[in-house]
Amino acid sequence: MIKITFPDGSIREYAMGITALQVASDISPRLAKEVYAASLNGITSDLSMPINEDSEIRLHKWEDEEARHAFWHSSAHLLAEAVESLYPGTKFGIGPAIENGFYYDVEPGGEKVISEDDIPLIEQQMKKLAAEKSHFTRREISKEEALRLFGEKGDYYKTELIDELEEGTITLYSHGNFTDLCRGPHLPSTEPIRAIKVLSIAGAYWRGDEKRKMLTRIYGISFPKQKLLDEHLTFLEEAKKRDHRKVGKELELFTFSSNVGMGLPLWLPKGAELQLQLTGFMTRVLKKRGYKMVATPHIGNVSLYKTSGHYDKYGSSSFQPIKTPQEGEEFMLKPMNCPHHCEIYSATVHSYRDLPLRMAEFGTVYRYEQSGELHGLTRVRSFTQDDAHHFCRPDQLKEEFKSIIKLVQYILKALDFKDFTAQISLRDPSDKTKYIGSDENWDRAEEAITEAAGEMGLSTTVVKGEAAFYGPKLDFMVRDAIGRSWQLGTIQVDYNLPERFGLYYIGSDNTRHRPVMIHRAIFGSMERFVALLIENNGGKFPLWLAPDQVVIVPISEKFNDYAKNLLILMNNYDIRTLIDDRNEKIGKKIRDNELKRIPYLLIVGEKEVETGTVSVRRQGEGDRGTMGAEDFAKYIVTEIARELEE
RNA sequence: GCCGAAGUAGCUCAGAGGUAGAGUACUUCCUUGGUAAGGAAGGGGUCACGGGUUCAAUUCCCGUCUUCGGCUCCA
Repeated sequence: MIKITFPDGSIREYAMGITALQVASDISPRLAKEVYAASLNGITSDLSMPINEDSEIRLHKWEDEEARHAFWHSSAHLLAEAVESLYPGTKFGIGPAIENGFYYDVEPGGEKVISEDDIPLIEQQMKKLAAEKSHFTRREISKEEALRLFGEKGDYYKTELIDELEEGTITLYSHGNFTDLCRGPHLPSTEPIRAIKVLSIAGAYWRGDEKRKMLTRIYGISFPKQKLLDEHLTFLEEAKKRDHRKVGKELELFTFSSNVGMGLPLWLPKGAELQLQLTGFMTRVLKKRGYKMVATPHIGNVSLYKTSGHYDKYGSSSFQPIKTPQEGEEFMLKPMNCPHHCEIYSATVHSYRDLPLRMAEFGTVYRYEQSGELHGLTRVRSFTQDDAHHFCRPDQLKEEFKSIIKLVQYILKALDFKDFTAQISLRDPSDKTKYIGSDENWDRAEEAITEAAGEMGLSTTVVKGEAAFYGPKLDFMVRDAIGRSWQLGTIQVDYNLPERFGLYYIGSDNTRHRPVMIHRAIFGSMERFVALLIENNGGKFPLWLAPDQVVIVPISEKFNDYAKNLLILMNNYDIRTLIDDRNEKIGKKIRDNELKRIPYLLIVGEKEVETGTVSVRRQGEGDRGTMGAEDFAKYIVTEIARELEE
């Protein structure tokens, strides 16, 4: 007999060789139906795996990531089976479960090109095969046998993968007519896979390497119940409505023109107002925290970037330098602001007493991004960073870092980003040659970041090997409407540039010392930030930020004069206000302005004119009753102040 | 850049080898209204661009550009 310990601490005894599924079924038949994977002593495994020793068990229902992972991984195998049966001779790459669903990379047999037109067919075939309720069986085989098996089939992508595996770790999973190299775990059978949707087809390089062959990636998602699939599809539909490209068009925030160039955003008046409010807000916040604003040109001599080292690393994959007509001097569109800021630092002598020096700029930079990578405002070729550089003494690093984390937390809160993640990127400990700077500095910086994040109560994931070549960093990530994660803010420690630019300060010992530089951006880029802001609030901006805060809606033309007087009043209070004096009925005007996400509508008719009041309607909330006109203006001013409270 | 798909009115989209369509927006007129769509008339198109096939191409074919879904990259 073996002892099985449950998460609540209770223990049951079973005969050796019992499976997790049998354990679940012993607890309740219903549980057995709802469980998709198990963890034994912390390792996820098949429900059908015999248990041969005392174990701690966790049974995973749909709500657990482990369950969904097994479910989708099994669905990927099902997809592969469907593709193989439809397009014989197909070669298979990898087919993992992902955060929302699964994919399989395939090279279709023959001359077949799988395109979106094939989706219904593939989906239908998957459903048909799932209904066969085939069992997944696991088999351990030798490397030699695995190579022979997949070699015979001509599955050269699989044999390449097997080549890299160690003897004794190779397992196969089979179901129906399909066998795949796979670590597992899987569902006991395809039976629970009842609702299936093939979502999209895309190209994907084998092993993510652009020098290698491009395979066809088929994305799908599946659920145990049709209702869950319907909900997911509804979510995707809803997300489309929040897409910043769509909302940006609707609200007339920005546009692109191929006459200007791809990836070069044009801000329309309302979008420009949004930017202006954001930068104004940020500027006030920064000044309070001792930042000094600076301004630098959009181009810089190539030699500047040779000094910084960026030319060597990125020169050939950047916009190429422009030349002066007579002297032939070469200038680059600036791809980042830091070299300019280093020159500003150098312009004056700094005492250790002056540090930390915090230098900020809304600097527009230009980077060549591959055409296929451009995406709305989230990936563009010209963007404005809310960039700043902290020049500090090594002993100030941690406090500076903490102050920046605090600032990021405040900014994200003020803009109502509830859901962000933070990632600490450290050196790859196995290959320190990729990085510049002394071990001692690195250790110190990594420790400073980790401690600062901890002391600020920031929950972070730590990823080794993701650091920049010049120092470790802390990134803030926010999700877009459909759950893709984008980096916004970043805080990076840099020992490299101060060295390369020969920056120094005079220490208390009256000798020169090297400062440490922290690069940081909070919005990241105005463009990407606005994009994510839109996807998170669907275009319903906080009052302080809305390009148009108030629209006055006269009931009929007779009240236009009153509306004009109100407009003057609002302007006196710096409230961004418009009048909707179109010859339309009140219901129509309200509907249109609601759709434009105007925070406040002021309905004015005979009653209001007589009493000097306004009838207030709040976006999304409806009629809020009547107020004195000036009282309303004051109310708005206090509401804005409250929104920006620290 | 690569694989696949798409491009028709400002916007959302229908259409078909033979004179270009709807809704909405816009302009004008009627209506003067009370919290999410009042009515009428009118203007608006090199059907992305360039070639080819054809008596005839917006439609079929080829190329280019742009956009979309991914891959690669991201100082």
